[in-house]
Amino acid sequence: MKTKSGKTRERLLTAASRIFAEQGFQESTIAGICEQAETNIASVNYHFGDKETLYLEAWRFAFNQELTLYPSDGGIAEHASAELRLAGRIRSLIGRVADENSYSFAIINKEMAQPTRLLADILEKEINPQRLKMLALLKECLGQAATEQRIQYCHTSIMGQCFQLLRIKHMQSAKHFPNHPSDLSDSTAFAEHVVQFSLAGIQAIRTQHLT
Amino acid sequence: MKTKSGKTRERLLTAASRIFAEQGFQESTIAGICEQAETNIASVNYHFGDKETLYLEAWRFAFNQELTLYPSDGGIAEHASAELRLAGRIRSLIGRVADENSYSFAIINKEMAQPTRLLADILEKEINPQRLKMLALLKECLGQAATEQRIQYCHTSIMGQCFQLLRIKHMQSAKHFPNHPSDLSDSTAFAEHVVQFSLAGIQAIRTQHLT
DNA sequence: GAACAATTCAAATGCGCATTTGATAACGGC
DNA sequence: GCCGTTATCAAATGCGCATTTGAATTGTTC
Repeated sequence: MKTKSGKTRERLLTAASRIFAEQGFQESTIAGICEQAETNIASVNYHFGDKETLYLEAWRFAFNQELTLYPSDGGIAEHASAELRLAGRIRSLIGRVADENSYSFAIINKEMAQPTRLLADILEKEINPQRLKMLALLKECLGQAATEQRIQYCHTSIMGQCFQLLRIKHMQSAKHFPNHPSDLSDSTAFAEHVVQFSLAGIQAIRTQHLT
Repeated sequence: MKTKSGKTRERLLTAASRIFAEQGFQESTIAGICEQAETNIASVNYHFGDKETLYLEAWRFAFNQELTLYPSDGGIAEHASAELRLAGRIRSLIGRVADENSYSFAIINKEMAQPTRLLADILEKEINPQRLKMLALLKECLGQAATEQRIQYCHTSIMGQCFQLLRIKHMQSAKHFPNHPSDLSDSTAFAEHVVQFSLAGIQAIRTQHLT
């Protein structure tokens, strides 16, 4: 007989992160999560108090798991050129975004469309440090053209491309979409495209400024 | 005495498009919409049958209004160069996305994170034609480098940037975010950035292919 | 193995909200 | 003015789901 894997608390976190990622906070039901976790609905109250706390804990649980798999610098050494380090970060981002078993980004994506109080927390604590590092890299890449606004814009351009992959992936897996033409299944190829596309954009801004 | 503006049905559509854009389908309540529209909750059933039909109709209502304000080609003539026409489309897109009173894109943005059956409908009927036109332009801009995959990737890059503006705007206006650093309020400046950034990316792919 | 704590469970409770109902009120044709 | 239609309203109805409860079970300590 196939037995339940692990303790109830952990099974809840695992099931919750997946279900929240697939359906969002509001649409997910405690009953559904507990079914996945093979436990009784009262266990959410017992282990976490309420649905929202489970949501927060499940996100942290997923995020920490994923960070061990994908170092945020993409494995590029500190002394490498700014372009290389930027490329490393883009690849790491897209790697996490594209990973079928990565739920923290799927949840962030939903949060950006429907903020709950989770987003404000994690944005400050977990995301902002990453963001500042990327801004610093962009500043270096842009050279003299690096006004505050330009840096922000380039950051937006890059993050937008990474998240777009997430959205398309999500739309395709949604039940309402039998078959959408775009094929972005090869995420490393897409990552290389984003690197090339973005570095070219940055170069153009940098050189334009010199004339 | 300030009287209600227009007929009930239209007031419902106006209120619904705004509220659905702000809160999403699930989080919006019929009671809230009817309060905005200054009518009784039973009027939704009377005029539309149910909440979902109101949602669909409200989206179409908003979309059609916005199309009259922002022609999708950005006002660029057919015989202009592909780059110019692409730039026109990007500007038109960002114009609509950034417009405070444009709700159809805000709703699409939410749909992409939380699809209901609305998205499949409009994607096919309203969005796909626009998408095909942009793909054709990209094919032209990319020249010999225009493999099917490259075209898709560039399309994703451009759309991702446009939608990122939407997300940042939305996050800033959400109650959970007192003040996020990014200042993207100048949407035309951001549009020019996306045009420059993207055309440079496309150029790089085009010329790389020639070597 | 008795006593206590920690955990699981089936069954209630209660609330928010979409939907319905049946009773009025406004409108339009004749 | 009378009558059928269309539109609005206040008040039910009913359902889905988070949360609670109290009892049963398992685990732990001595």
